[in-house]
Amino acid sequence: MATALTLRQTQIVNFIRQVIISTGFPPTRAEISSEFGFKSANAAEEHLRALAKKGVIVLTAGASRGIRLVSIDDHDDTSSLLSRSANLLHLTLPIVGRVAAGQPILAAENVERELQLDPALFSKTPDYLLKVRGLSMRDAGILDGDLLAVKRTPEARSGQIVVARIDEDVTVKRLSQNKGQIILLAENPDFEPI
Amino acid sequence: MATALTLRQTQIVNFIRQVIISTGFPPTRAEISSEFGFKSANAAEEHLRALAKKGVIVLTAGASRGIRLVSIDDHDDTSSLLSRSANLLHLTLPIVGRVAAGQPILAAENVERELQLDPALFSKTPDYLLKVRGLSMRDAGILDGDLLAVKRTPEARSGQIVVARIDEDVTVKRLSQNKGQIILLAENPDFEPI
DNA sequence: AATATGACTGTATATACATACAGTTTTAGG
DNA sequence: CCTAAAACTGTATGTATATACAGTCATATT
Repeated sequence: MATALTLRQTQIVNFIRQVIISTGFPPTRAEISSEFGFKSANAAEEHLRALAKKGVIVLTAGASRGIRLVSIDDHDDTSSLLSRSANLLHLTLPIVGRVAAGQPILAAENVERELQLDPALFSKTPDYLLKVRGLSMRDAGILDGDLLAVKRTPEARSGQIVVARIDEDVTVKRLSQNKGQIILLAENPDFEPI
Repeated sequence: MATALTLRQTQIVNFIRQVIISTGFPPTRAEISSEFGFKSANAAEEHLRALAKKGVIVLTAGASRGIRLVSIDDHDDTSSLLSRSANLLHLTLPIVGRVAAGQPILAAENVERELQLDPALFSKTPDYLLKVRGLSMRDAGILDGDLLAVKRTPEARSGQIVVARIDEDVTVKRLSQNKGQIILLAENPDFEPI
C-alpha cells in the first residue's frame, strides 16, 4: 500500500475531481495554482508528480490537462457497507441503432453511445443494446425507441425473439423455423411475415 | 428538438466519448483530425462548432481540450425499458473522514471524495457519508473503514446512534439522554462512556 | 548534525492548442 | 439553376500549457 496522502495532496485531488465534474475536463497547472494561491505553476506540477508517484492520478506527458484520476475500482478503500454499491454499474454496453451495410453489428461506427448499467438488471449478461425503431413488435411489448439488451448465442431456436439482419437493417422478430424454412414473424398484425 | 446529427457528427461525438473514457480528458482538434484523417485541424473545429450549435457538446473558449459532452440526463433519448436504470446513481454524496478543528463538518476541506450512489439504497436520503475509524461501535456492526450514511436531523432522541463532534474528532456513538445529562455510549465493552 | 521531504517562489522556454481567414468540392433543396 | 450547408484543405498566429532549473523555508527522520 502506498503512503497516505498529505492534507495538501488530498485537497488537490479533490479540486481536480471537482473541476472534472463541473467542466468535463481536468485543470491545468496554472488553474490548480490559481485555486490554491500558488504564485508558481511549478508548485502544482510538483504536487501532481507526488500524486502520480503515489498512484492516485496518472499523468500523460506532453498533453495539456493530461491528468487522469485513478478510478475508485482500481484504488478501493471503500469497505463492506458500500462495496456492493460501488460496483453497481460496472457493466458498460454499446448502444447500436442503424447498422451500415457490409459492417459487423458491433463495428465502432455503429455504436451511438455507451451506457453504464447495473449488471443485476440482467439474468444473462448481454452483449449490446439495440435501439428499436418501428412498431413491428408492439404486441410483445417492444415499442419504438426502446432499448433492447441483446445476448449473442451460437444458434437460435424456433419461437425465440431474435435480432435479424436484413441488408443494412437490423430488425427484431420472432423466429419460426418450420421444416428447414425460416420465417420471421412480427408481433403486430399490421406487419407481414418475412 | 434540434436537428439530427449527421453520420460524421455522430462519429465525432463517439470518438470524443471514447477518448474521455480511455484517457480521462477530451481530445484536441489535432487529435480528432488525426483520428479521422483530416489534414487540417480546422475540419475538427468546424465539426465541434456544429455539434455545439446542436447542443450535443459544450465548448469552453480558450481552454485546451475544452469540450464537454452534454450528459445523458440533459439530453435524454433513452426510453421506457431503461430510463430507470439510467437514474440509478443520481445521488452524489461527499465522503467525510477527519474534520479539521473549528470547521463545519461539510467544509470543502473535509471532503475526501464524492461517491455516486443509487438513491434506492436508502429509505431516507442521507446528507453525507462518514468514514468510520476505530472499533468503538463494533457490536452495532459498524467496523473500522466502513462508510456510514449520515442524515442530519434537528434533534436526536435517546437510544439513537448519533454522530457527535468532540473537539476535532467526529465519532459515532449511541446517545443516552438521562434527566438532562447526555451520555455517549460505545457499543464495545473495551470503550468507556463519555 | 546531516539528509530527506513537503511546500513552495521565480524565471524561462519549447511546444501544444484554439482559432481566424481564404478557398474547394459535394450534396440536398427550392 | 441557384443557394445553403456539410465537409473538408491550407496557412497562419497568438496564447495556453507543460515542464525544466535554481532557490528558500519548515518539518520530520536517521
